[in-house]
Amino acid sequence: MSTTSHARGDTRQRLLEAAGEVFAERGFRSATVREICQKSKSNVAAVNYHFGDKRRLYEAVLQHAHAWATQGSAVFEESQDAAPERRLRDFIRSMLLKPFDQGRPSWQSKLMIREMIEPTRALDALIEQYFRPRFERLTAIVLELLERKVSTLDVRLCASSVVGQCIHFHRARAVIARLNPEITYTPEDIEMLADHIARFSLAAIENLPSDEE
Amino acid sequence: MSTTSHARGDTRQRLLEAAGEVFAERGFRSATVREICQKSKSNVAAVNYHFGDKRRLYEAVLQHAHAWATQGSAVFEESQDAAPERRLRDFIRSMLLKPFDQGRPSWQSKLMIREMIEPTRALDALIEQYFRPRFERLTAIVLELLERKVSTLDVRLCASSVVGQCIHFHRARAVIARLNPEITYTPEDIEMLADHIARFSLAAIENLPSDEE
Amino acid sequence: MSTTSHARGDTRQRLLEAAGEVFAERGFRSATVREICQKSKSNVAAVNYHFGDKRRLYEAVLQHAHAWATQGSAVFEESQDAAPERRLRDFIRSMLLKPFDQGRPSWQSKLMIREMIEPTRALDALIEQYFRPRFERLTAIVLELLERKVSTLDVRLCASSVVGQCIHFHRARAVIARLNPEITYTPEDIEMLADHIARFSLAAIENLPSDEE
Amino acid sequence: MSTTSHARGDTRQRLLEAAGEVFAERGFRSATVREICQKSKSNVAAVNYHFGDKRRLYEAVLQHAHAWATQGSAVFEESQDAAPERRLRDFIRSMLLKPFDQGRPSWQSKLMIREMIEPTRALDALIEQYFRPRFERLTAIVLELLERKVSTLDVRLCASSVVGQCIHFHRARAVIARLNPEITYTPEDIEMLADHIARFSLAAIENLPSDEE
DNA sequence: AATGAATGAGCCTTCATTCAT
DNA sequence: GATGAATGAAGGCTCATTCAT
Repeated sequence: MSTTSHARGDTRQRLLEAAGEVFAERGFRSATVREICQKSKSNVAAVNYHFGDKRRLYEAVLQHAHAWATQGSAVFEESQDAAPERRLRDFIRSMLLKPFDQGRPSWQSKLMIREMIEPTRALDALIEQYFRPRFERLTAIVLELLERKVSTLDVRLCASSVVGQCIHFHRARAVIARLNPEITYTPEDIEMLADHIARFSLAAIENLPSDEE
Repeated sequence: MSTTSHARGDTRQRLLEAAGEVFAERGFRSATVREICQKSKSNVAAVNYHFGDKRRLYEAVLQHAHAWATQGSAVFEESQDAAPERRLRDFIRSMLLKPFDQGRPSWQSKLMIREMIEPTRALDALIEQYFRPRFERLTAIVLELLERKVSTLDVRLCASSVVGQCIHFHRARAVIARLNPEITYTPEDIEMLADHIARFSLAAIENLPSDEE
Repeated sequence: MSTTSHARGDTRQRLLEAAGEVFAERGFRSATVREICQKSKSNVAAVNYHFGDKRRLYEAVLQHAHAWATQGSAVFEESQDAAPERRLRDFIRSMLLKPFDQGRPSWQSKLMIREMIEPTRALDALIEQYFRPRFERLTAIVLELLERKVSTLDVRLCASSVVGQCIHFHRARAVIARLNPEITYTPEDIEMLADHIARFSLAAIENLPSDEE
Repeated sequence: MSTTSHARGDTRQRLLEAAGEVFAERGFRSATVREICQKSKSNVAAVNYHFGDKRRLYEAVLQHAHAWATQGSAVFEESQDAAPERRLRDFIRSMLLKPFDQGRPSWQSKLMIREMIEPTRALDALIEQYFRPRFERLTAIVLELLERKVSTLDVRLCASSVVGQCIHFHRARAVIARLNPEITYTPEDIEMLADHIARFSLAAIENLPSDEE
């Protein structure tokens, strides 16, 4: 009877959790199933038994992440009645803060961001299930903010600009921190960055020149 | 005397060039010295002979890229007298178009973007030589555009927002193309995207609320 | 209560049957207990539970095959009164046709042939139970055909020559079909091959020079 | 400087030699590259370096065997003028004795026999290069022996019967030795077996009933 | 009587690196 | 200055087997 014994039958869960972290940290290719198994304190063959192979484990992790994410999205829906300015700010805060969180929910956002900037074959499935719904929600907010008539394409481009900033302040944090010594990515700093993105984006959207101009 | 003989002593150059492309395409870890040597038509041992090991080859490639970049950057300085709106637009166009180019200069931008979003130990050296000068130039443009008094930090955050958009429309192109079927990343599309980023960023910068507000 | 429920306690039987097919098709080493269990719709651990390990399952399969074979061998004994020429032809037909059959009895012949040309540790037990009786029956037929006095050894060598042909036309069918495009191993072709072996062997046995010559 | 140092550059040869033995003994699937490398005192990665992978090593071994075989076949051509009876006997002796030899040439015959009775994807290439020429030579001998008119198919079937016997007395030697205690596969025994096959086959061919009968 | 879960040894292959010329 | 050959560590995966119920 080992001191670190696990309840039998939860290996699959431990595997998903460990794989999520490792894949988020290293990416699909650089992650090794050995590290995942070590982290989840399970056998090398366990990933084959439960998921078939590394790729299918990765896909299961994405599904797992998505399932968890949709569950916890109740936070979002709360502010559905709020003003679009407020909802944009909330969207941005949520998108920026999540990947900086510690522990459980953190790797999921990181993984999704990674899948955006370094897509694997699993991207297609993710688009419809994960990215499109979130993107549509953001698009709707932007559309409300843009009082004047602009093309659908412009609305979407604005949404992408917002997303791009959020991702950048997270992924490029090493460079940003070096170029701006006053930013050390403390929780307060991150809040401040979210504020900036919101202010910047709001100013842009509300003052975007009309198509005719 | 082989038919595909190379000028004596240019193995090192061919290696740098090939490595640049491969590293830009796959990243440091996923790139293999075999592919690099194959592409440069040199021996597997050439990398270790000329550079010691894979990591030092990577560092040499970054230096090589930078050296080349500073040479050709005269183009930039030309528009130094133009209006800041124009110079911002030029900066964005340059930043967005470069990594989409084919051939020679293309991989350098890709490599730098990669180093931003997935830094290696080589990042530190790059910051001062590559990122800071460009960032300072952008910061100067933004500062000119911001007539009102804002903090230095805000100026830099705006600059980062601009950079973030440029990188996003390049790296996340797979997702963006899927979410926006009308965008297929033709050369015209890319020009259009540059226009959008410029319009969006200009609107944002020119209408950014003052700090006191 | 599963929809595909099996009669309780017949797992062992299903295992034997499935294992017979798989071992016959792939050989002992290349067969996997996973495929066997899958084919018999039983659990991976069933093999070890019922038989201890893979090798003992194999041995049980051989016993199983033999037990079944002795039951059905009444067909053979029927023609015991026929002329030796006819009995030789029947023996050859039986030996050649069986491994080409589909389904149940087929794998038993294949398995025995395999055990002849690629023996395992289980061969010893098989010799007395399976090979010797059949070989003796063939030897008796050959002895009748050889009117003149020849050594016992010669009789047995003739019997082996007959067996060798039968096995060859089955096992080397891939090569034989390629070297003889007119042979495609249709049922008619196989009958024709049996005819040839019978004619060839009869001509040989009836005209074999005496020992003294 | 190790005591068992090898001349640099002969690893490929040692690998081919060792692989030939191991493949002949165990078959493609059951052979392990580890055993091959151990036997050839080379590194596990040497197989990949010299041949790409296990399968291509196997194919190279077959080519190697064939190349060697055609070289040494001068022995055959010698008796080209002899009577067909003599040439048939020589053919049989050669075919039966070779796989029983010790050392160098032995595994080549074993490998070819194995490929006949347990074909791999490499068979196709082998048919034209190895099996067909030998089969045609045997066919020609049989044709000379058959004075009467018989169909081409019959000639080839006779040739196959000869081949089948040779292979059987080698591959099924374990069974044959057990059923015939007087046969212990000493060199003298093998000569005796060759004699039997020759006598049996000659008697068969010379007395084969005509087609019309 | 039976099974889903888990295991560790071993498989082939790929990798960056080093050797010896 | 350069290279073909060789190496050992590590990669993902499969296997027969055992565990715990």
